[in-house]
Amino acid sequence: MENRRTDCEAINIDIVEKVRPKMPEMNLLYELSDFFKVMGDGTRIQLLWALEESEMCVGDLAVLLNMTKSAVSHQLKVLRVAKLVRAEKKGKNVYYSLNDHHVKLILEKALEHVCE
Amino acid sequence: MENRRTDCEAINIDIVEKVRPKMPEMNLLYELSDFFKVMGDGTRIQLLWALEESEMCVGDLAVLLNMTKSAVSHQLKVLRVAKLVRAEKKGKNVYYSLNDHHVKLILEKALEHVCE
DNA sequence: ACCACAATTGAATAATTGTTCAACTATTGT
DNA sequence: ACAATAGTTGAACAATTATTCAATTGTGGT
Repeated sequence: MENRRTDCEAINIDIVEKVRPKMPEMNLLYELSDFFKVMGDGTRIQLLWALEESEMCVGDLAVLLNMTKSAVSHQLKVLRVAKLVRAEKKGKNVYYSLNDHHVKLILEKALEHVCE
Repeated sequence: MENRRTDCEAINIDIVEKVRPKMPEMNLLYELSDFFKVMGDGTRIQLLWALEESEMCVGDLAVLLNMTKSAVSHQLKVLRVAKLVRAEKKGKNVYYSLNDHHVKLILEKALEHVCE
């Protein structure tokens, strides 16, 4: 018997049990919400949008967003770990670019939603 | 002169100034990241996914997700404020359903991305 | 009128998170 | 070898947030 965290009985057990098998693996849902979590920050959205226009190095992005290099670098790391951007070192500079073109599609769909 | 928060000069001023006018209004970007913030939580993603299958009341959702009614209600409120779900009172129960069919499209696109 | 049940609410707590600051690494130019 | 610049890193701090708990509202049934 699994331990129950819930504090009530279902009103419509039939509906609940019909829906239950249609739910994706928890595993997958967490990956999904982690993905949205990465997008759910104003700075990171700006970075993604900027990099969609052109690859840039950290200093350029810092000037564009009017932030410190450190703050930008921290957020780029989050995007890097999430595999949304890619870093390439050229001399003293590190150039970042988008790693995944799904992202552009999702950003555009979400913008449609927000603008309606 | 605007106050500078940044701590460096741009390496490629030409690129920065070419990209700058292409950036959407900050305003819009914040709406966008707020939208993703709402999606960026495991519980809320589960709720959205479940409601895509069938409308349900709070008790049903609590049983399905194995959580307390209170926790579910709190998260439903977040989704309600974000206009992603709609509540309808029927007798003693409150039935929730998806309010926006863009959401399904975005969830599916994001799932494609995560599954690749 | 009363009881049982469904849902909401607000305060409290614990956990997570974004930015700052200072220290550090790595590379170029002299 | 040295100074200057680009970027990264970790700790600290403030702010935000998800869940729990207890109290409350509102509805239906008796």
